Amino acid sequence: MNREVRVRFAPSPTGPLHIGGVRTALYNYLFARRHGGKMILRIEDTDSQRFVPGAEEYIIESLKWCGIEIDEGVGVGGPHAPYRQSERREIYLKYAKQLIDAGWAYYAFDTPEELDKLRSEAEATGKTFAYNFKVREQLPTSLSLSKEEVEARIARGDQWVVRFKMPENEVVKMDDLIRGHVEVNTSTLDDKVLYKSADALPTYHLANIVDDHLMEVSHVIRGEEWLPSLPLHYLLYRAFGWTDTQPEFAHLPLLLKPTGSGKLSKRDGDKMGFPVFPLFWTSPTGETSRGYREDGYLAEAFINMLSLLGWNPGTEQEIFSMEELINTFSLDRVSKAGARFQPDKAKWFNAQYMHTLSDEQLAPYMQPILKAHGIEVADEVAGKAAGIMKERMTLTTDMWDLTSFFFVAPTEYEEKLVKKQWKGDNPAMLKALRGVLEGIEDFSKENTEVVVRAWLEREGYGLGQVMNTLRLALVGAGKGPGMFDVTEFIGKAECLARIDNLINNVTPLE
RNA sequence: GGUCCGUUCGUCUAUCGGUUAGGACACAAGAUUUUCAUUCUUGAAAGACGAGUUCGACUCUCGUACGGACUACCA
Repeated sequence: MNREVRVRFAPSPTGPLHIGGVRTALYNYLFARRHGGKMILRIEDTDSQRFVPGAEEYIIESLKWCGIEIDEGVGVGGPHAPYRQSERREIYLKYAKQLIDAGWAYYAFDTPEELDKLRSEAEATGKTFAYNFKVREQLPTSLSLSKEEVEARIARGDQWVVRFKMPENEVVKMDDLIRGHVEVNTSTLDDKVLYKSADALPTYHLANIVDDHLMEVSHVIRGEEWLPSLPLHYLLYRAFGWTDTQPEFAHLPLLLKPTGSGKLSKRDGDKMGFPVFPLFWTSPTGETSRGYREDGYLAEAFINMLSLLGWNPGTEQEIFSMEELINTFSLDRVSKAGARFQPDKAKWFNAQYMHTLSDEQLAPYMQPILKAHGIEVADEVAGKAAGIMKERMTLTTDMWDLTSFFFVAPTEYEEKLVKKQWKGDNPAMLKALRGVLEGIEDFSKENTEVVVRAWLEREGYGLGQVMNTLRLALVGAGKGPGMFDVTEFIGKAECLARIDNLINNVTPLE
């Protein structure tokens, strides 16, 4: 079958998009681009109870930050609009009825309370209640009730649902692009609710199949948690008579907790100090969650890290741009086992990306940080400062600590360094060095270095002795780049002022 | 409990019957160094277990164990 590749990312707006969801979106996107297909964004808001305001906007902004482009869907439009399921509600009832007419589904009038009661009764006797072929004809359904009774109940406004009439003892044979061949006997399955009258909305299963069909989706790439409902979905395609255009399925391995067992959750992030969401999120109730963007990660590094969680190219390449990912991604290299999320590796990826940024690319990350500290400089200056220190950066949030001395003179001096350097003949040496620096015309780091090195050799000072004392004066701490980077950056006047400050305000030891 | 999926260094993974089982993160040691880093070198570190198929199994089959997902009028 050689049809146009059309995939969809179909999140439910019940909260911020989890990184597992981002990865699912990413793999869909890579697959679509790899095959010259379309990426659809569909919002599955068929659960009116769990709807969270702002979640949809969050999802769209997250995908945008990640560089995952949507060709068709919510926020973009397209030939199958609307793409928000709550705006397609009238479509689904028609299809539910079609299934009933064909004998593939039926009305059920049990209330949720009655079902809860049946479940707890079964549990009390050590059994599990399943709504299936064994009980559906004993319960109040259109299978047990007369046609008149069913019509009367509906007319009177009784609440009802439409359930799928799961066949008895039939083996459903399925193929998954990642898992291979899977078979399930329908007798182990239950009669899933497809549509509920209470809110006039379908459940996931119906909406999903109907929309995937209508939107001509060719490949369904989703999380492993959906694998157990794949038989139902296969059967729905058959019931509708859509098997010839049924999409291919690929169930992705889950993202697991860094330690312990189970799938990754927001709590893990809070506990271990890493974000599980791409962007910072404030819930309607005011609860907040940190995000990769705000924590100082670059989108490219974040995506690169996520791409390798459950997929690998089969080569030893680890750093991939989005374009390279698109060119190398394939579903048959997606692994089957769940991938444990590793915060340390996320940091390593980010550091790798930080190291490759040019001064121009660094400036936009640097500027807001400088402004927050009341510093206004040109982009070139901000970028240069960051560029000098980028090898030491892991996250963009490291920038201030790493570069503050370029912009602010030390107000206090690190005790350890004072003890080590501000003693003996060092104060006298620094005074002499001040004189040398004052006499330098060309204050470029190259020239300053030549002059200072010649001087210290002539005078018999050690390089470490001179540099570390100068570092104490200019930086105030045992950090920073080579000293001539600092002298050039802050300029002669500032250099001399900082030296004077140390000499005049800090009493040498001994 | 039931159904389904899975199982190679601590972690992410390569290997598609024959390899000294490779790489990366983290870790350790060393080198470089003007502080802190970076970088480089080296090291330690794995096929859950048991049967079978085969000349030969990490790779195929079965069983066991363990892990996970699902089991809602949620997705």
